[in-house]
Amino acid sequence: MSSTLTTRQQDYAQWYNDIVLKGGLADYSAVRGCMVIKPYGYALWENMQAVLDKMFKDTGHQNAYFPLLIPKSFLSREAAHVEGFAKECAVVTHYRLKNDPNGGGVIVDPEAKLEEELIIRPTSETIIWSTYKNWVQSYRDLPLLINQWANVVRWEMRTRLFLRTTEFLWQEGHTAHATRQEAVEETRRMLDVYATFAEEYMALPVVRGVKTANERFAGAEDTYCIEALMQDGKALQAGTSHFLGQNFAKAFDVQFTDKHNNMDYVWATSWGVSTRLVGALVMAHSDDNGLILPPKLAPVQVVIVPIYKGPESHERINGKVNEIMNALKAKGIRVKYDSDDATRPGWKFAEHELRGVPVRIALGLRDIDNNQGEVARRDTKEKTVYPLDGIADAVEQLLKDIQAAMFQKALAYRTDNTTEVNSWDEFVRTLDEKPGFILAHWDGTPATEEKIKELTKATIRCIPLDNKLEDGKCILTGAPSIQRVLFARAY
RNA sequence: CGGGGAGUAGCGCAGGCCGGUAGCGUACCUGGUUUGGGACCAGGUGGUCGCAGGUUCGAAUCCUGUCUCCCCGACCA
Repeated sequence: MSSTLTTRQQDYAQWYNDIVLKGGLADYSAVRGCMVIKPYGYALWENMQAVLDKMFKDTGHQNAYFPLLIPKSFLSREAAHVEGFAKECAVVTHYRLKNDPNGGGVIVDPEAKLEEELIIRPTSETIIWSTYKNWVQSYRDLPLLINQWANVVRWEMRTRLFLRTTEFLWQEGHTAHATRQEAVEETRRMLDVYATFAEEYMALPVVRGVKTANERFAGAEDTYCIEALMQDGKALQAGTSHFLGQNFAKAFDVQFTDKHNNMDYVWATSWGVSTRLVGALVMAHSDDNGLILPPKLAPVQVVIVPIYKGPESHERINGKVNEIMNALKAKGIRVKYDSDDATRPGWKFAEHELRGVPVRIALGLRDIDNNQGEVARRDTKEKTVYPLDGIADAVEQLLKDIQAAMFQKALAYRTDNTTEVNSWDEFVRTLDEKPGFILAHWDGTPATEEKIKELTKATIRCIPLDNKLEDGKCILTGAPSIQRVLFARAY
């Protein structure tokens, strides 16, 4: 498994593929566009799930599960929604196979055609709202705050590991509220949950914003998002939260009686993040030696590598390592002892760097004699000798330092690669010479946004929520504008 | 879905034009020496050449179809 990665400079896309494959996160599968998430990658996702799940529950949500298969007719109940998803739906048409009478294995049994075809969910609004209709009668039934962890399928033309696959894992929250204001608040609350998660756990700074009409979710009144900047200067949408207004309530006739005995349609939200976050994590932090994982999410936070000469020294080191392991575990730190005799220390160092383990402790006889250990941090590759007394405290602190340093580094990168431009020339030149986020004036029309996309491939990622109002002129049309919006080329 | 490239041992590749029964590096197994940044020596295992058809006495090699991956484009919350 001698593996040298393609460098970011050589070929960024290939570097990303190399990291995902050689870092043991995922593998290609026999099915077009679908990937296998390997144990190490899945462990990362599980850590993300655990944190998010707790955040959802702390904000009052409960988990439930709705079917994978959705009657085809449901999709067309909401006009914008069907428009947005129809082109990428997998359709189930039959429910049985049979032996090929001509001996060619199994074939679809033509007699087992479904009366109504089923689609595999690309998202679950329709099946969920058809159900909510039966759950909501009174304002006392509201708010309805539900999340589901699920897989979805979207028949994408071009796929990339974690970033865009045909089937992917995600969570989707679907809530119903008595008032517009309450639903808007929920939409914003969950956006904040996502932003907090990205920044505090993934060490990934994000811009909170609202999407333009062009980029809005099919069926939403407003789509909020968090946008992150990757190391190649391209933007990645890391999470979305939608205010759905009464669109789905009307499409599925979900009404309730308020305190004054008036009937009204409920107000809705939906919000989701997916395994795409794993891709974001890779592209935001990793280097040419492999993954760099933030300590809070890393499946293994600390790895201990013994350096021994012969079995008796190995034994002696094992004893010391056990003490250190116990002290680290007592603090809830995920630690692994790599005492495998089949590979030598240099190999192990490279391997754990490839897999992004935040901290490595190397321990040899020389160290034990001096009551010390060599501690290496993955993010900076610095090596420091620590006294073994109190090493667990020191490592605990180091993990916090790494988490903070990773965020600061990513933030500094984003700051350095966010440019304000004031003219079309400057806009085009910046996209070419210094890719990243670009803040520029836009006249607010979908036509102009479309034209800019056509000319440059850059899209409006969002209108930042904390935007200051500022008079200016649209970089393309020169028409008056009241604020800058965030442009970038995106994944 | 259009254009280009690729699929031969776990991984990386050669062989293919010119058909003759598959090779290199690495990994793996055994034994020994080793172990502070991807160890060394010796011996060994492993492949219906992506899959399915066809041509041929004979196909990794030629022909047809098909699947998957990569790059570019179109597409895309």
